[in-house]
Amino acid sequence: MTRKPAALGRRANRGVAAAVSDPISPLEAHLGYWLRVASNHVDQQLARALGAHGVTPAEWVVMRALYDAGPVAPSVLAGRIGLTRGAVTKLVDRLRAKALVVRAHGPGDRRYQIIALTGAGAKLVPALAQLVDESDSAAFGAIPAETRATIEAALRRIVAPAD
Amino acid sequence: MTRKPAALGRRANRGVAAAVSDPISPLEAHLGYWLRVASNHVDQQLARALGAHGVTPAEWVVMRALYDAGPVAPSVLAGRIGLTRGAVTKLVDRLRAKALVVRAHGPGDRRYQIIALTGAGAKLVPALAQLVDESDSAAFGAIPAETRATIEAALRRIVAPAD
DNA sequence: TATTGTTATACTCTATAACTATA
DNA sequence: TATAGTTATAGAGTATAACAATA
Repeated sequence: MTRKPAALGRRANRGVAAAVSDPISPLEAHLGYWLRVASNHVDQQLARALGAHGVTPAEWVVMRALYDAGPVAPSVLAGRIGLTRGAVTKLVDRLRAKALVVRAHGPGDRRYQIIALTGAGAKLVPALAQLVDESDSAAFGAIPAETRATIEAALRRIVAPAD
Repeated sequence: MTRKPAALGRRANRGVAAAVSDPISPLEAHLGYWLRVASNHVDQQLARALGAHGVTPAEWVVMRALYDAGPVAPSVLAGRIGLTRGAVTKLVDRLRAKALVVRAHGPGDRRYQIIALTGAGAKLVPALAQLVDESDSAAFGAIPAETRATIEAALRRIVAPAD
């Protein structure tokens, strides 16, 4: 019979009145949609680039943050890059397995630990940074600098509305 | 001893010359970074809102696309929302388990299948659409409309540079 | 052989909550 | 009890590649 599925006649059923009273916004009308699509897109490109060095985007973020911060406690790191402590633990574990990061007890409060890049990790950061620069340029280079600044400002506001 | 980890003296070691010749761009300098952070942020908010109806953001995208497209083949759907066929199969499977979508054989080429919303699925879409509207407004409402348009245009270009 | 769709596998990324050790 | 960190669990999201059925 090839009976029509329930939704098949939807448009016709909604008719004129419904079409007016019930104007559903399209998928593409939401900025969140484009944000998700673009982010996935860009992230995958970055993953490919970093993959040559066996590092993932999230791992890169941890490494880059450590590079600037020096040895810090996991909780501090989590706060800086906006992740939970559990998420940081997992990323750090992976980086430790790759000998890019080390963990040690701090001298004072024994509950605290200290995370730091290893020599190999610190050495790798500039190389990775260049890949990230290139990836970012490839993705956004066509956008005028002024527009990029506008976008960055807007995205920052979204994440930290308190600022 | 509390020996310093390898990276501890990094800054001092790099010194003046290195600081000039080797200026690594900060994490926050990359638009890709903010895109990822903001996208995760917004996506989680949306997930919370849609979660009340047992639907995930990715599932919503499929439902919304079906709502407009009517019954279509999985491959067509995949093309429209920019996913692989495998990914679409998985999402559709989940939606079928929730009785929001049905799958049937098309009349012609037996390789083709047809995906369509069920009555329940079609009925749910407008309600979800409103949640998505609200979520999008909550996330981006503070951004001027003009800026939003600029951002959307830029993101579109990133995803489809061929356009 | 080429194409459609499914299945199997494998990863990333993230969160929540329970648990351990320390304070 | 409160805090730092870990561990366990869970689930979303995606991709790739091998496979079956059909053309």
